[in-house]
Amino acid sequence: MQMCVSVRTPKWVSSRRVLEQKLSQLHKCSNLSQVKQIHAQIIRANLHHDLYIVPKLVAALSLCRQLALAVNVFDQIQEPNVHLYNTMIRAHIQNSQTSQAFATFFNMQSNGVCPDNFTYSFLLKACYGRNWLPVVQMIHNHIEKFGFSSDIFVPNSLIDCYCKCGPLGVSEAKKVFNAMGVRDVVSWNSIIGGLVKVGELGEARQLFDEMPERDLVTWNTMLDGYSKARLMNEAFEFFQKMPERNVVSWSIIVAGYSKAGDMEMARMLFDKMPVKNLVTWTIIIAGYAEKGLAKEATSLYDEMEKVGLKPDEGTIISIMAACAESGLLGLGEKVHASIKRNRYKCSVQVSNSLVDMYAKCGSLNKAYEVFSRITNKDLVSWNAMLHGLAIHGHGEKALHLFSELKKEERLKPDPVTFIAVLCACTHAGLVEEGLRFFHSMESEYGIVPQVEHYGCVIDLLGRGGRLNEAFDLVNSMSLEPNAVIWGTLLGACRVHNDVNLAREVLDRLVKLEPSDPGNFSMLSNIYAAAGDWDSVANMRLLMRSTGIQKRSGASSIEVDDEVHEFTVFDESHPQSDKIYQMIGRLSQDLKRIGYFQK
DNA sequence: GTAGGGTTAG
Repeated sequence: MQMCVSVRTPKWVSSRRVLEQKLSQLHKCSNLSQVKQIHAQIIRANLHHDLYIVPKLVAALSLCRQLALAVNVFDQIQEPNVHLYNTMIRAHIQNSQTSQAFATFFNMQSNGVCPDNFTYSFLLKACYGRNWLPVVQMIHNHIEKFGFSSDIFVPNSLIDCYCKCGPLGVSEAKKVFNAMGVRDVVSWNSIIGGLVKVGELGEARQLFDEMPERDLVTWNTMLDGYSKARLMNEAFEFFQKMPERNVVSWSIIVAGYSKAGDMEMARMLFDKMPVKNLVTWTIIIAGYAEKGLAKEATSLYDEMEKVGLKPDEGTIISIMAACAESGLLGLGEKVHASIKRNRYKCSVQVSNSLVDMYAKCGSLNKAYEVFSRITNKDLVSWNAMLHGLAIHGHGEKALHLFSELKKEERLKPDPVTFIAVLCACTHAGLVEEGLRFFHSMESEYGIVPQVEHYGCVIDLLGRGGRLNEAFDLVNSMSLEPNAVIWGTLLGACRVHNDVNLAREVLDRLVKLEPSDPGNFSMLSNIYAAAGDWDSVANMRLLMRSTGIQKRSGASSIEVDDEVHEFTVFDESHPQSDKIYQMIGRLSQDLKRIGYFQK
């Protein structure tokens, strides 16, 4: 170790100290002009090769999202040390340049610099929640090969990353966990969390019981397991047994009841909660919104703002998704208004959720307005807009938008894009175009059609009356046709009254979904349309004797923050006479302008 | 290490 004892402090040392101090202060904020100023000072002081200063500069530039500058600074260093490599890797990860992070990792090895605990934890963090099993395995191999100092943090992160990679990852995580000589409560919690995520509740509970000591996170993880499995009786029993509870415990149980559809229980527990935070409010509001309970959702949203909580990204996305699902345009607009009021800077994800909400609620102009204002549109933005146009029958507009997307060089259509494109063709009756797109998927875009794409094309052919072609396509599929495929074909048989094909299709469908009531009533409707009333009666008898019941489909409409639900032949409304008069008038008007009901 | 989250055929 070198000691530098000088009588007179040279000038560069004092400026170095000043710069170091300034850089340390910059550590947590990201003021670009300040960083640039310091950068200039560093160059003036000829310190841009200093291995103590440069990592701090790289980190500060990365925080200001100036990755190119950071790389520039890094590239000027002839022999970076492990600390600088780590800083550069972290900078790439912070700026979502994951492949660059790994490239730097490989460079550091070919330059003979050995990775350390920080390197691995940064790389593992980049994999976190991304379901990158092969990448995690690659890092794991490196760790096994080169070893690391006996820090429990690395194997713990490894378990965690594996656990985010689905069932295969969890079994890898178990191996790491079992091989660990020393475990702390985090190791146990991570593996239990992984087991809970893949639905291995029994195994999770076994480890929970085996644990030497549990903390609140352990209890919450296990509670979430019961809650996510919709085992609400077990969850509630467990919740009551907990030695202590925090806002997370309460949120888990509220979310569990909410997702299970028991809003009364969810609300009762929500009201009882000693402390509520933004996440809790989001859970209950999105819960009501998802079920179309506009009044409750809206009044709780107002209440949340009244207690001084402003929606964050999570709140907005959750509520928008719920509104999109149930068509609550009113609440969606309200949340959008508070985004504008709070001058909240919308991320792409937030904007995408707005596009989707407006599109699904039928407000296509608004959807397009939000869409066109997104400066850094990603594929999800395009897909949401395309799908919005598609489901509302704007086939030509959707296809035009698709041609715009093709001009975007940084974005390539993905399988979801083609679902939207095929759906657009179906809803606009563009059968030939749809078939062309379907065939171009693999040849032009290298995307192998999934069963979902076949579903779209079968719908396309089916609605276009080309039932035999549709049936041939199902039979020639390289993939196993699922119930949705047969169901789509059955729907087409109903529209075009093809009793013979319907019988054959139902036969296949019943094998896949023996107790789905919709399938039987669909065939019964087909018999009815063909005037085969004996078969209708037989179907009804069969359904009754097998105990299959069909809840009739319902439509809903939102008027003044209230959702009204109605079914076919519904006469429950006090003004139902007037309603049917109006429907009659509307359908006459429609016929006059050339609309024919199938 | 635990709670809310964007696009996917009918």
